[in-house]
Formats: sequence, C-alpha cells, structure tokens
Amino acid sequence: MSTGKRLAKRSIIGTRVAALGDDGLYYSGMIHAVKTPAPFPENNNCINLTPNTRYTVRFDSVMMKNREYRDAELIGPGFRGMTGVRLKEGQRVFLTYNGREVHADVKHHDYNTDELLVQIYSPTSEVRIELKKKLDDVRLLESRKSARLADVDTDFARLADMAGDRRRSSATIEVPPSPVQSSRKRGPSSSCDQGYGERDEQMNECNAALVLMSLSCSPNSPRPSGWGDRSSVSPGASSSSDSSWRSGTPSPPPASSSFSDEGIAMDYEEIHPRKKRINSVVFVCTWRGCTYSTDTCTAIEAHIRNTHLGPKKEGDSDHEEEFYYTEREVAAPAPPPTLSHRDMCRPPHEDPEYQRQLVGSFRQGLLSTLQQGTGRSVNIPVTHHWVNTHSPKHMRLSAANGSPSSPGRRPRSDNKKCRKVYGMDQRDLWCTQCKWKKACTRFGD
DNA sequence: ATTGCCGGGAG
DNA sequence: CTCCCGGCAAT
Repeated sequence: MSTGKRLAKRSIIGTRVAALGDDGLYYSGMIHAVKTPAPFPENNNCINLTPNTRYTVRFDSVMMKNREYRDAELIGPGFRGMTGVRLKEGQRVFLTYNGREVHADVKHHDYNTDELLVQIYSPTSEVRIELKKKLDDVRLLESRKSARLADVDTDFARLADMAGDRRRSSATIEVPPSPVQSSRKRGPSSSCDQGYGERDEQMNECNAALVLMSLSCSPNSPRPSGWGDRSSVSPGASSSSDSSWRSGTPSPPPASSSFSDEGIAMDYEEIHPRKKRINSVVFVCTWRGCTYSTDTCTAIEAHIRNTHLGPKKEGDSDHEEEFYYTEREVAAPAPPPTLSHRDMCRPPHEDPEYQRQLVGSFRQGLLSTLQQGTGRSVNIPVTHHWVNTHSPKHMRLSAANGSPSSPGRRPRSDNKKCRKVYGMDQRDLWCTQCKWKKACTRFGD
C-alpha cells in the first residue's frame, strides 16, 4: 500500500481456519489464541513452531465452543491444506461456481480419487445442483465472501460505511479498476491496481478523519488549511491517488496551485458528499455491452434489476444494483473524453471476482492492521468517483509517468498476492495465475 | 534478496 | 488451450 514497507509476518491470531467439530464435520472459525508450551517466549510474533503449540479456535457458529487444536488439525492458510482431508457427508464447503462463491454440502467424498459429489446452493436458482468437484476445488472456509453475502451480514466492510456517506463508498468501487483494458496488460500507471481492500481499510481512518474535519470546519469549507500537509498524511496514499487519472490531455498541474501537493485536496473534495450539483447527473449502466443510461438513480437500478440481475430473490442483498452502474456528472459542454473511457470499460473479471477481492483484501488489510496494532498514519483513501469534478485543473493526471520505459509492465501493486497470503507451502490455494507466475487474479487489481 | 509477472516455450 | 519457467523490474 502506501507504507512502502512490506508487512511483517502476520500474526496467526485471527487467521481463518477450519477445524473438526465433534460431529466429524469441519467448521469455520478463527484462531483466537495460541498456546506455546515451550518455555521460550522469545518468539513473540506468534509464529512459534513448537510442535506442541495449541491453537484455540473460536468458531463462527455461536453454537460451538472454543476448542484447542494442534496445527496439524487445522485447515487454512498457514496450516494444512485440503490434501488428505476426508470430508463427511453433510460437510459444508465453498466453491466457485459461475464466478461466484457458493456454498455446498458434500454428498459423497471418494477418498481414492478425491472427488466430491456436492450439492450446491446456487444463488441464482432455487434448485440445488449436484456437482462433481475435486477436493482441491472446494474450500472449507468462506474464503472470499461474495459481494452480496458480504453485504448481508455484518462484515468488516460495514464498518467502513459510516452513516453519512452510506453506500456511496461502495457504489464508487464497482467502477472498473483500470481503464482501457480488457486484457491484463495495463497502462503504465494507475492506482487502480491499488488494493481496494486496503483502500477500504483506510476508509475507517479516513472517515474518522473526516469526522474530525467536520468538527473543526464548516461542512462546505473547501479545504482546510494544512489539509495537504504531508506530515499528517501517508505519502503513499496521496501519490498513488494522483497517478490514477490518465487522460489523453496531459495537462500539467497548475504550478501555482495551492494544492499542487499531490492532489490531496481533490481527493478530499471528492470524498465529501456534494449536495449541490452544478451539473446534471446521469447513471450509466456498466453491464458489459450495455449502454443504457438514465438520469435517475431508481431508473438505473430498475433497469439493472430487471434487465441484468433478474428478479430479486429472498435473501438477496439489496443494493446489488449499485455494482452495475456508475454515476456520471455531465459537464455543461461534454465530459472530457477520458472520462467516458473509464465509464465504458469493465474490468477483465466481472464483478463477482472483483468484489470478492475487495472483501478479501479488505479483510487481509484489516487483519494486519488489527494485529500489528501499529499506529499507522491516517491514509487518505483514493476514491473512485468517476464523477467529473468540475474544474479539470484539479485533476492531477500523472501522464508524466505515462509510458517512459516499460509500456507493458504493470506497476507493482501493493495488494497481497496469493503467494503472500497463502505462502509457498500452500501453493495449491493460489489462484491459477499465481501458480503460473502470471498476474494474480484473486488479489490483483 | 524477494516478489510480481511478462514473454515465451512445451505439450 | 493449459501449464510451466527464465528472466526482468520493482521493491
């Protein structure tokens, strides 16, 4: 992210694992405590490789009591993988089906071939589908919540949703992470490969900051003095933010601009809910191939619900429509060409994957934040309002680093990748691309 | 040194 | 296609 530093090894506490319950089924939970019998407290980062280390698992289900396990009994990142695991009938598993994570129940597990007969609960149809899956293809943990699920129950992402700008933050996220690319090749620079999760993580802090701001200044004050002060702001966050905007017109930032400093002011303005709009707003459907646009929020949501998503079902989270449209302000003459570009494109991986990343990496980020307890500086998040914020001079376009040397190479994103998340020892958990030394699709942009 | 991943090769 | 890996760039 913006720290520029790699995170130290994450503490194992908080790691999501699956462990065997009394009934022979695996249940999800997280490491709640680590007990190391060895009288050597020298290793304080919880990665104590004593064979007798016991891990207290707190299960997600309130019905189950905490229990201690050895590492060999636990399944999850940092522990054993699925190989060799024997699943009983009725075991709840998770797998990716049609690009979404769905849950399923094991009907049968062939220990010889490690093939599972599972019955999945498709989110899109009432009927349960029986499916044959390899053991490796299923997970015991709901590793990456699908967006709708993430929205349904209490999720960390919720925390980022403060009352004021409720849902706006997520509504801005659905936008394609990077412009003009259907392939993995990306333009020379964009903050779009920033970890969205991390950005969310920053949201908390940022929102806190905003609250403070609003206490000390009038709501509409354009910009508090010293807002752009780097000392109070993580440098990475700001610098990454301004690299996000690419445009065909590399107009340099105004040299004398008072907020020439990395365009933070712009970000802040964008974060701020704008009550009075100067320009009219259209809502554009971002469903692939769809160009529908309308000028009311309800209309676009109705369009998406009716044309693309289908009738809402019981249990569906509301607001799912928000992932499929973008809100665009139409400037008086016409929006700059560059913006329309951004609006038109969709990410290479349609929403589900993308949203999963969002939640997934958010968790990762939060996890490490919580555990490290490091007083990280307040990061100003990069928002992704494509909404054209009036005067383009505020747009800091980093066309500067446009394509100097390596045109094809994607800049390194600070997302955690499969390798980092699962480690070499759990290579089987990596996404395929990571396994092939290709650009990560799971935690990638 | 490590990590991410492009480019290219093998099957 | 899928899968693998050399090698380079970024960190």
